[in-house]
Amino acid sequence: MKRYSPQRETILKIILDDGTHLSVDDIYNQARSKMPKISLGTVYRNLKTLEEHAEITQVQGPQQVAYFEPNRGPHHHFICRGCNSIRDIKDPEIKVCTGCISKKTPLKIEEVITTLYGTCEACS
Amino acid sequence: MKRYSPQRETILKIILDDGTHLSVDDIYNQARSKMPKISLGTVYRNLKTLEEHAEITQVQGPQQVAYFEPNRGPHHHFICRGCNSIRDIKDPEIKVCTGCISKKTPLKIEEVITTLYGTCEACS
DNA sequence: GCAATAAATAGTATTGATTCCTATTTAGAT
DNA sequence: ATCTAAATAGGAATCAATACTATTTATTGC
Ligand SMILES: [Mn+2]
Ligand SMILES: [Mn+2]
Ligand SMILES: [Zn+2]
Ligand SMILES: [Zn+2]
Repeated sequence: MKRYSPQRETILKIILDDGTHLSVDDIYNQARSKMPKISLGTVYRNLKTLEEHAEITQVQGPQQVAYFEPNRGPHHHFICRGCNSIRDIKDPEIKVCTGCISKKTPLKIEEVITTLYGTCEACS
Repeated sequence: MKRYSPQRETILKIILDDGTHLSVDDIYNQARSKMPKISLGTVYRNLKTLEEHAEITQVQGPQQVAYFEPNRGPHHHFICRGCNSIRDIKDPEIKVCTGCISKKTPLKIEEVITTLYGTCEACS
Protein backbone atom coordinates (compact mmCIF):
# COMPACT_ATOMS: atom_id res chain seq x y z
CA MET A 1 0.00 0.00 0.00
CA LYS A 2 1.68 3.13 -1.17
CA ARG A 3 -0.16 5.59 0.98
CA TYR A 4 -2.90 5.75 3.50
CA SER A 5 -6.10 7.65 2.82
CA PRO A 6 -9.33 7.85 4.80
CA GLN A 7 -11.24 6.94 1.66
CA ARG A 8 -9.31 3.70 1.31
CA GLU A 9 -9.79 2.89 4.95
CA THR A 10 -13.51 3.55 4.70
CA ILE A 11 -13.89 1.31 1.66
CA LEU A 12 -11.92 -1.52 3.21
CA LYS A 13 -13.85 -1.29 6.47
CA ILE A 14 -17.18 -1.49 4.64
CA ILE A 15 -16.11 -4.71 2.96
CA LEU A 16 -14.62 -6.26 6.09
CA ASP A 17 -17.61 -5.34 8.23
CA ASP A 18 -20.12 -6.65 5.76
CA GLY A 19 -18.41 -9.94 5.11
CA THR A 20 -20.61 -10.99 2.20
CA HIS A 21 -20.48 -9.94 -1.44
CA LEU A 22 -20.99 -6.27 -2.21
CA SER A 23 -21.42 -4.59 -5.56
CA VAL A 24 -19.54 -1.44 -6.41
CA ASP A 25 -22.76 0.48 -6.00
CA ASP A 26 -23.38 -1.03 -2.58
CA ILE A 27 -19.91 0.05 -1.55
CA TYR A 28 -20.27 3.47 -3.12
CA ASN A 29 -23.57 4.12 -1.34
CA GLN A 30 -22.34 2.95 2.03
CA ALA A 31 -19.19 5.02 1.61
CA ARG A 32 -21.18 8.12 0.73
CA SER A 33 -23.24 7.84 3.89
CA LYS A 34 -19.97 8.18 5.79
CA MET A 35 -18.10 10.45 3.37
CA PRO A 36 -20.63 12.32 1.24
CA LYS A 37 -18.02 13.75 -1.11
CA ILE A 38 -16.33 10.50 -2.06
CA SER A 39 -16.34 9.92 -5.80
CA LEU A 40 -17.16 6.77 -7.71
CA GLY A 41 -13.76 6.87 -9.38
CA THR A 42 -12.11 6.74 -5.99
CA VAL A 43 -14.13 3.66 -5.11
CA TYR A 44 -13.07 1.89 -8.28
CA ARG A 45 -9.45 2.93 -7.89
CA ASN A 46 -9.25 1.73 -4.31
CA LEU A 47 -11.03 -1.53 -4.99
CA LYS A 48 -8.40 -2.22 -7.60
CA THR A 49 -5.56 -1.30 -5.25
CA LEU A 50 -6.99 -3.33 -2.38
CA GLU A 51 -7.37 -6.32 -4.66
CA GLU A 52 -3.81 -5.98 -5.90
CA HIS A 53 -2.66 -6.07 -2.30
CA ALA A 54 -4.81 -9.12 -1.64
CA GLU A 55 -6.92 -7.50 1.04
CA ILE A 56 -10.11 -8.15 -0.88
CA THR A 57 -11.25 -10.44 -3.69
CA GLN A 58 -13.26 -9.64 -6.74
CA VAL A 59 -16.01 -12.01 -7.72
CA GLN A 60 -17.49 -11.87 -11.19
CA GLY A 61 -21.22 -11.87 -10.60
CA PRO A 62 -24.07 -12.40 -13.01
CA GLN A 63 -24.26 -10.08 -15.99
CA GLN A 64 -20.60 -9.17 -15.72
CA VAL A 65 -21.06 -7.13 -12.60
CA ALA A 66 -18.22 -7.18 -10.12
CA TYR A 67 -18.67 -8.00 -6.45
CA PHE A 68 -16.16 -7.69 -3.65
CA GLU A 69 -15.59 -9.60 -0.47
CA PRO A 70 -12.89 -9.83 2.17
CA ASN A 71 -10.12 -12.28 1.40
CA ARG A 72 -11.02 -15.44 3.23
CA GLY A 73 -9.24 -18.22 1.49
CA PRO A 74 -10.15 -20.16 -1.61
CA HIS A 75 -13.77 -21.07 -2.03
CA HIS A 76 -16.39 -21.21 -4.73
CA HIS A 77 -19.62 -19.42 -5.44
CA PHE A 78 -23.23 -20.23 -6.05
CA ILE A 79 -25.21 -17.70 -8.07
CA CYS A 80 -29.00 -17.84 -8.06
CA ARG A 81 -30.44 -17.19 -11.50
CA GLY A 82 -33.68 -16.06 -9.91
CA CYS A 83 -32.51 -13.28 -7.62
CA ASN A 84 -28.85 -12.96 -8.68
CA SER A 85 -27.72 -13.55 -5.11
CA ILE A 86 -24.24 -14.90 -4.51
CA ARG A 87 -23.21 -17.21 -1.71
CA ASP A 88 -20.11 -19.08 -0.72
CA ILE A 89 -19.60 -22.77 -1.34
CA LYS A 90 -16.86 -24.27 0.78
CA ASP A 91 -17.59 -27.84 -0.15
CA PRO A 92 -14.28 -29.60 -0.75
CA GLU A 93 -15.96 -31.84 -3.30
CA ILE A 94 -15.31 -29.05 -5.71
CA LYS A 95 -11.68 -29.62 -6.29
CA VAL A 96 -9.88 -29.49 -9.54
CA CYS A 97 -6.75 -31.50 -10.15
CA THR A 98 -4.60 -28.71 -11.49
CA GLY A 99 -1.52 -30.86 -11.33
CA CYS A 100 -3.10 -33.53 -13.51
CA ILE A 101 -4.03 -30.99 -16.12
CA SER A 102 -0.61 -29.37 -16.08
CA LYS A 103 1.03 -32.64 -17.04
CA LYS A 104 -1.07 -32.88 -20.16
CA THR A 105 -0.83 -29.35 -21.51
CA PRO A 106 1.90 -26.80 -22.01
CA LEU A 107 -0.38 -24.18 -20.44
CA LYS A 108 0.59 -22.58 -17.17
CA ILE A 109 -2.52 -22.76 -15.03
CA GLU A 110 -2.54 -20.08 -12.37
CA GLU A 111 -6.11 -20.02 -11.18
CA VAL A 112 -9.20 -22.17 -11.42
CA ILE A 113 -12.56 -20.57 -10.85
CA THR A 114 -15.60 -22.75 -10.41
CA THR A 115 -19.02 -21.16 -10.24
CA LEU A 116 -22.30 -22.93 -9.64
CA TYR A 117 -25.52 -21.60 -11.11
CA GLY A 118 -28.98 -22.56 -10.03
CA THR A 119 -31.94 -21.63 -7.88
CA CYS A 120 -31.85 -20.74 -4.22
CA GLU A 121 -34.42 -21.78 -1.59
CA ALA A 122 -36.24 -18.48 -1.72
CA CYS A 123 -36.61 -18.63 -5.49
CA SER A 124 -37.73 -22.25 -5.66
CA MET B 1 -36.87 -21.01 -34.31
CA LYS B 2 -39.78 -18.84 -35.12
CA ARG B 3 -38.75 -17.79 -38.57
CA TYR B 4 -35.94 -18.15 -41.03
CA SER B 5 -33.83 -15.21 -42.15
CA PRO B 6 -30.70 -15.08 -44.30
CA GLN B 7 -29.04 -13.02 -41.58
CA ARG B 8 -29.58 -15.75 -39.04
CA GLU B 9 -28.31 -18.40 -41.42
CA THR B 10 -25.21 -16.35 -42.17
CA ILE B 11 -24.42 -15.84 -38.50
CA LEU B 12 -24.92 -19.49 -37.63
CA LYS B 13 -22.80 -20.62 -40.56
CA ILE B 14 -19.93 -18.36 -39.52
CA ILE B 15 -19.90 -19.90 -36.07
CA LEU B 16 -20.24 -23.48 -37.28
CA ASP B 17 -17.57 -23.06 -39.94
CA ASP B 18 -15.10 -21.45 -37.60
CA GLY B 19 -15.50 -23.93 -34.79
CA THR B 20 -13.47 -21.97 -32.24
CA HIS B 21 -14.50 -19.03 -30.06
CA LEU B 22 -15.55 -15.88 -31.87
CA SER B 23 -16.25 -12.48 -30.39
CA VAL B 24 -19.31 -10.52 -31.43
CA ASP B 25 -17.05 -8.24 -33.41
CA ASP B 26 -15.45 -11.17 -35.20
CA ILE B 27 -18.89 -12.41 -36.16
CA TYR B 28 -20.09 -8.95 -37.13
CA ASN B 29 -17.10 -8.35 -39.38
CA GLN B 30 -17.31 -11.74 -41.07
CA ALA B 31 -21.04 -11.26 -41.56
CA ARG B 32 -20.54 -7.83 -43.11
CA SER B 33 -18.13 -9.21 -45.67
CA LYS B 34 -21.00 -11.41 -46.84
CA MET B 35 -23.92 -9.07 -46.13
CA PRO B 36 -22.62 -5.50 -46.03
CA LYS B 37 -25.87 -4.05 -44.71
CA ILE B 38 -26.28 -6.33 -41.71
CA SER B 39 -26.55 -4.40 -38.49
CA LEU B 40 -24.84 -5.02 -35.19
CA GLY B 41 -28.19 -5.20 -33.45
CA THR B 42 -29.20 -8.04 -35.73
CA VAL B 43 -26.04 -9.92 -34.81
CA TYR B 44 -26.74 -9.55 -31.09
CA ARG B 45 -30.40 -10.47 -31.50
CA ASN B 46 -29.64 -13.60 -33.46
CA LEU B 47 -26.83 -14.70 -31.19
CA LYS B 48 -29.32 -14.55 -28.35
CA THR B 49 -31.94 -16.47 -30.30
CA LEU B 50 -29.48 -19.11 -31.45
CA GLU B 51 -28.28 -19.56 -27.90
CA GLU B 52 -31.84 -19.92 -26.63
CA HIS B 53 -32.36 -22.66 -29.16
CA ALA B 54 -29.13 -24.33 -28.08
CA GLU B 55 -27.47 -24.11 -31.47
CA ILE B 56 -24.57 -22.13 -30.07
CA THR B 57 -23.03 -21.51 -26.67
CA GLN B 58 -21.93 -18.28 -25.12
CA VAL B 59 -18.63 -18.19 -23.29
CA GLN B 60 -17.93 -15.30 -21.00
CA GLY B 61 -14.47 -14.11 -21.89
CA PRO B 62 -12.22 -11.69 -20.04
CA GLN B 63 -13.21 -8.03 -19.69
CA GLN B 64 -16.94 -8.57 -20.08
CA VAL B 65 -16.61 -9.70 -23.68
CA ALA B 66 -18.80 -12.52 -24.90
CA TYR B 67 -17.57 -15.27 -27.19
CA PHE B 68 -19.61 -17.79 -29.14
CA GLU B 69 -18.96 -21.30 -30.29
CA PRO B 70 -20.98 -24.15 -31.78
CA ASN B 71 -22.63 -26.38 -29.24
CA ARG B 72 -20.33 -29.32 -28.79
CA GLY B 73 -21.10 -30.80 -25.44
CA PRO B 74 -19.93 -29.82 -21.99
CA HIS B 75 -16.34 -28.78 -21.65
CA HIS B 76 -14.29 -26.17 -19.86
CA HIS B 77 -12.17 -23.23 -20.90
CA PHE B 78 -8.70 -21.96 -20.46
CA ILE B 79 -8.21 -18.21 -20.77
CA CYS B 80 -4.74 -16.77 -21.24
CA ARG B 81 -4.22 -13.63 -19.20
CA GLY B 82 -1.52 -12.53 -21.60
CA CYS B 83 -3.35 -12.54 -24.92
CA ASN B 84 -6.94 -13.18 -23.75
CA SER B 85 -7.18 -16.23 -25.99
CA ILE B 86 -9.66 -18.95 -25.10
CA ARG B 87 -9.26 -22.64 -25.68
CA ASP B 88 -11.17 -25.76 -24.82
CA ILE B 89 -10.24 -28.05 -21.96
CA LYS B 90 -11.80 -31.47 -22.22
CA ASP B 91 -9.83 -33.01 -19.42
CA PRO B 92 -12.17 -35.17 -17.39
CA GLU B 93 -10.14 -34.41 -14.29
CA ILE B 94 -12.25 -31.32 -14.07
CA LYS B 95 -15.33 -32.89 -12.70
CA VAL B 96 -17.50 -31.53 -9.99
CA CYS B 97 -19.57 -33.80 -7.83
CA THR B 98 -22.86 -31.97 -8.19
CA GLY B 99 -24.72 -34.79 -6.52
CA CYS B 100 -22.54 -34.58 -3.43
CA ILE B 101 -23.13 -30.88 -3.12
CA SER B 102 -26.85 -31.23 -3.64
CA LYS B 103 -27.13 -33.49 -0.63
CA LYS B 104 -25.62 -30.87 1.58
CA THR B 105 -27.48 -27.75 0.51
CA PRO B 106 -31.04 -26.82 -0.29
CA LEU B 107 -29.80 -25.11 -3.44
CA LYS B 108 -30.82 -26.44 -6.83
CA ILE B 109 -27.63 -26.62 -8.84
CA GLU B 110 -28.31 -26.45 -12.55
CA GLU B 111 -24.94 -25.68 -14.05
CA VAL B 112 -21.30 -25.70 -13.00
CA ILE B 113 -18.85 -23.62 -14.93
CA THR B 114 -15.15 -24.07 -14.39
CA THR B 115 -12.71 -21.73 -16.03
CA LEU B 116 -8.94 -21.95 -15.88
CA TYR B 117 -6.82 -18.84 -16.05
CA GLY B 118 -3.14 -18.74 -16.81
CA THR B 119 -0.52 -18.23 -19.47
CA CYS B 120 -0.41 -19.93 -22.84
CA GLU B 121 2.71 -21.22 -24.59
CA ALA B 122 3.01 -18.16 -26.82
CA CYS B 123 2.83 -15.79 -23.86
CA SER B 124 5.29 -17.68 -21.67
C1' DG C 1 7.56 23.58 11.53
C1' DC C 2 8.11 24.01 6.43
C1' DA C 3 8.80 23.37 1.87
C1' DA C 4 9.08 19.87 -1.88
C1' DT C 5 6.97 16.12 -4.21
C1' DA C 6 4.66 12.21 -5.18
C1' DA C 7 0.21 10.04 -4.43
C1' DA C 8 -4.62 10.40 -4.03
C1' DT C 9 -8.96 12.74 -4.73
C1' DA C 10 -13.37 14.94 -6.77
C1' DG C 11 -15.66 15.85 -10.61
C1' DT C 12 -16.34 15.25 -15.12
C1' DA C 13 -15.85 13.32 -19.72
C1' DT C 14 -15.23 9.28 -22.35
C1' DT C 15 -15.20 4.53 -23.68
C1' DG C 16 -17.09 0.26 -25.20
C1' DA C 17 -20.16 -3.58 -24.97
C1' DT C 18 -24.79 -4.29 -25.04
C1' DT C 19 -29.66 -3.09 -25.27
C1' DC C 20 -33.55 -0.38 -26.76
C1' DC C 21 -36.42 2.04 -30.15
C1' DT C 22 -38.92 2.66 -34.45
C1' DA C 23 -40.04 2.95 -39.14
C1' DT C 24 -39.61 -0.34 -42.77
C1' DT C 25 -39.09 -4.83 -44.84
C1' DT C 26 -39.98 -9.67 -45.21
C1' DA C 27 -41.14 -14.68 -44.37
C1' DG C 28 -44.67 -17.64 -43.88
C1' DA C 29 -49.66 -18.60 -43.43
C1' DT C 30 -54.45 -18.35 -45.41
C1' DA D 1 -52.27 -12.03 -53.69
C1' DT D 2 -53.08 -10.53 -49.23
C1' DC D 3 -52.27 -10.31 -44.50
C1' DT D 4 -49.67 -10.23 -40.26
C1' DA D 5 -46.38 -11.27 -37.01
C1' DA D 6 -41.48 -11.51 -36.98
C1' DA D 7 -37.21 -9.63 -38.30
C1' DT D 8 -34.28 -5.94 -39.89
C1' DA D 9 -31.33 -1.49 -40.34
C1' DG D 10 -29.92 2.35 -38.30
C1' DG D 11 -29.54 5.11 -34.63
C1' DA D 12 -30.13 6.44 -29.79
C1' DA D 13 -29.70 5.10 -25.13
C1' DT D 14 -27.79 2.54 -21.22
C1' DC D 15 -24.45 1.43 -17.93
C1' DA D 16 -20.27 -0.36 -15.84
C1' DA D 17 -15.83 0.94 -16.01
C1' DT D 18 -11.91 3.92 -17.20
C1' DA D 19 -9.48 8.20 -18.38
C1' DC D 20 -8.47 12.93 -17.66
C1' DT D 21 -7.23 16.98 -14.94
C1' DA D 22 -7.04 20.54 -11.70
C1' DT D 23 -6.77 20.42 -6.79
C1' DT D 24 -5.88 18.47 -2.28
C1' DT D 25 -3.23 15.74 0.86
C1' DA D 26 0.15 12.57 3.00
C1' DT D 27 4.97 11.70 3.44
C1' DT D 28 9.96 12.71 3.35
C1' DG D 29 13.93 15.45 4.31
C1' DC D 30 15.41 19.51 6.09
MN1 LIG E 1 -17.23 -15.56 -1.54
MN1 LIG F 1 -15.30 -24.01 -25.98
ZN1 LIG G 1 -32.72 -16.69 -5.50
ZN1 LIG H 1 -1.48 -16.06 -24.46
